[in-house]
Amino acid sequence: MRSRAASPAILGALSICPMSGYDIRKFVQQHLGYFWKESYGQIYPMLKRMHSRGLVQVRVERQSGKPNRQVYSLAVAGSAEFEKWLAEPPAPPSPRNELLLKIFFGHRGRPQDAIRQVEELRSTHQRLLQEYVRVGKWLHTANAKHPGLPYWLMSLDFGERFSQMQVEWSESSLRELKRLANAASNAAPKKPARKKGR
Amino acid sequence: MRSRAASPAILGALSICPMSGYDIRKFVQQHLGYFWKESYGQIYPMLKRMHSRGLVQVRVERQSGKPNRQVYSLAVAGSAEFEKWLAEPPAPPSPRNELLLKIFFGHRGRPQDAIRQVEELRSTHQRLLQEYVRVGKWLHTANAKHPGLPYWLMSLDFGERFSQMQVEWSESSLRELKRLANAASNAAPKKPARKKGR
DNA sequence: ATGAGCATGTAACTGGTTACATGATTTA
DNA sequence: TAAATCATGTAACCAGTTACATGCTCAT
Repeated sequence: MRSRAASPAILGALSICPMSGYDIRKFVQQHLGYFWKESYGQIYPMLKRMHSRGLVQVRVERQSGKPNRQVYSLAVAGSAEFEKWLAEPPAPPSPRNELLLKIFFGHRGRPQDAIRQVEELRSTHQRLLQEYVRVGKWLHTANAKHPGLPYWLMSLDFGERFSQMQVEWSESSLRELKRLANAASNAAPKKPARKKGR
Repeated sequence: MRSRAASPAILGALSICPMSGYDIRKFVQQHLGYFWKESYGQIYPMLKRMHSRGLVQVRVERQSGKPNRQVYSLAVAGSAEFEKWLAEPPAPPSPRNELLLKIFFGHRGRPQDAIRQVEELRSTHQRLLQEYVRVGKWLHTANAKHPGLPYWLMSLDFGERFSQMQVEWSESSLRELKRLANAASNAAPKKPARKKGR
């Protein structure tokens, strides 16, 4: 029981302005990308279902050389559904983090593999941090005084803190992993360790 | 292409000691719960598939009054598969955070609803923080000198930082949301705002 | 010429949840 | 006497990804 729910991200995109399925995909990637995603395989069938339930309207824009654009817009019922969804408590994110699983069982593998994986995480989030700063500035200047701005900034702030946290965790863990790798190679050296021991 | 993969969490659990499907469920909940989960609907069929592929062995423990325990243990092939998996780069976590989606579109809803949702997030992670501290202490004392300990602590540390970050974000966002709620009620008051305006 | 961007959609599949069925034993 | 714990499993869903099919235009 409990299903056939409309996609809130699609409803949300259409609450900004009318769009085609193609546009919705781009919107989700560009603006919600760091905490949400939708694939065409979901979007197109979902739009049809939502249309048949009266949540959205379609208008066809004729084009030559390409398929016609099916431009969807929110109907009154869709708007109501979206506001109802906004008020409900969110479902908790489902926990599935492969990196942490690998780290947890790390002593069954080689430290260098774990190190590579954590370094990869670090650089991913270093890149993201730069992007967040860029987007934040852009939002402030280009969309100053849009009523949505404070909310966009709050969600962006979450991403920023999350990436910051992951960079810090990576650095702390890399120190520990290198220590472990070193201890292991001293305990069972192929070529005898020099540096310090005897 | 690329499928029929064995469940790494199950392989990992069995790498600790032989277990039944029931035990695996408990192990995952108790020790991997904040970054992983498996339901019976996955575990039991998966164990059969892994058995037929020669990754695990079964031993039946007769019991009266209950179903017999099917105790699984890692076979050599399963151990190899697990180590191979450990060395591969992890799949990035799939981004789907309903709370952030609601926050992003927050200006379409009522600030009080967002406030309630963020307060809920804060208290969830305040509770988790306490638990992490407890578990960390326990690990240090009960499992000192187990070779897995540093790895368990690293993954725990991630959870701790993540919860800490979410508490901080919640507090910062709650301040902002309350400010917005206030501004909105001053702009369109049902009973005239007193306090400051005129 | 090659690839990216525009634009639609479907089919096959994999992945995962939930509810159901069974039933004894222990604990509150 | 009610609920939790032990212990297995299946069937019916629901959710989501990927590959495929089509074909034009524009920039490199």
